[in-house]
Amino acid sequence: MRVSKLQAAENRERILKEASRLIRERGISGTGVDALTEAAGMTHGSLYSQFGSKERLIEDAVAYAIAAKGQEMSEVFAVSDYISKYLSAKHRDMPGGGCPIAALCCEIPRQSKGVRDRFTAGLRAIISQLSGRMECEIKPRQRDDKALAAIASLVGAIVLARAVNDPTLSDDILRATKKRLGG
Amino acid sequence: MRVSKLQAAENRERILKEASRLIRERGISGTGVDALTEAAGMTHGSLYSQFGSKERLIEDAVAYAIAAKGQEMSEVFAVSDYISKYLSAKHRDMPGGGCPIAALCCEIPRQSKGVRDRFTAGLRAIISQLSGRMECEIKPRQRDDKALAAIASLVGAIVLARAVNDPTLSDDILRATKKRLGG
DNA sequence: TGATTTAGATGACGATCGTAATTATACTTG
DNA sequence: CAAGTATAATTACGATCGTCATCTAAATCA
Repeated sequence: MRVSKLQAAENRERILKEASRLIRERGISGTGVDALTEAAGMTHGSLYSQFGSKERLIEDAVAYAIAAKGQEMSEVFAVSDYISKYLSAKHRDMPGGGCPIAALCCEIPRQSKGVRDRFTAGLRAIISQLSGRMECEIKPRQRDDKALAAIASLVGAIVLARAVNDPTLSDDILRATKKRLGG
Repeated sequence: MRVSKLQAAENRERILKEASRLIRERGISGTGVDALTEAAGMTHGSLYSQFGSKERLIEDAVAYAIAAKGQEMSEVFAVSDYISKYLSAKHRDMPGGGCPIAALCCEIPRQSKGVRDRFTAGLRAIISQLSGRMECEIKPRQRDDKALAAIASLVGAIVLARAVNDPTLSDDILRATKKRLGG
């Protein structure tokens, strides 16, 4: 049951794309290989042919999600826009297409070194992205610290806003954090 | 195979305690009923006798963890101590005994209503705990907003500090957030 | 173009998941 | 105090998990 090289590449890409969405929606340990491959229209065993193991697929899927989101956010220039977009209801309600840092952070400590390396690199990229958009008056080191603290706020806010059961409280979390960060 | 009422209560308590630790360490969907009951020295089926389902046990375990942590943190009075303790390396490196909000937040959106209700109540408790420790000069509403934003920072920082692979970056996250919050 | 190699999807496998029927014994009550 | 009842733990069950051997067809080269 072998397919053409082109088709195989397409299958791989489709698995990666669906996987990057699924793990953000259902979590890493909450997504079985069955779901991962079925979303791409194949039987679950094909994951092993393409990636060798679930762990490897997760590594690639995390990298895929981070790269895609990084590119998307690189097109936002003003810091206030960056913050507003991140703390929007739209972002909160769409974890599958949202920030992979926020969606996966709690599971990362239990993942393979490869996953954690990619996650750390992704976080570093966001830090410099945000730091680079800040006023140039202050020193780079202080700017990085400020960016670091801001990202912690952003991630914490979106994660909590998704977790709570009360829509009003959820909105309050986003609003209060936006106010504090000046978005 | 039945045991005394006292012993059964002890077993239940032991399962709850171990469960509240395990889910913080391994995640909710990452902890099987086998692990949950084995940690309490019993076979996995006993979970069903005591709690009816895994979901029910998780509800109780989340409530248990939140109650225990809430009481522990209620003994800290100064805001700066609260922040310092929360953002300490000790807290970062001990998720099983640490803040359940930070440990579970990412999985909460996918849990039962009961779990999310308990989580939301727990977050509300922390908000008022922190808000109550702030200067009384500003209005209660503004104080709550400030507390809300602070908690988002705290949670985001500890979660990211646990996730990254680089100890220096991890320390930086805690330090930068502490600086920004004035802990 | 036909034989050989290689890559990729399938289906079968053991392990582990959560649940429910079974069993044994502590409580209850006549 | 003995017989019946209720309850808690064990054990067995189907479903799903992740992995790997198998098979098929595309790619390679004479």
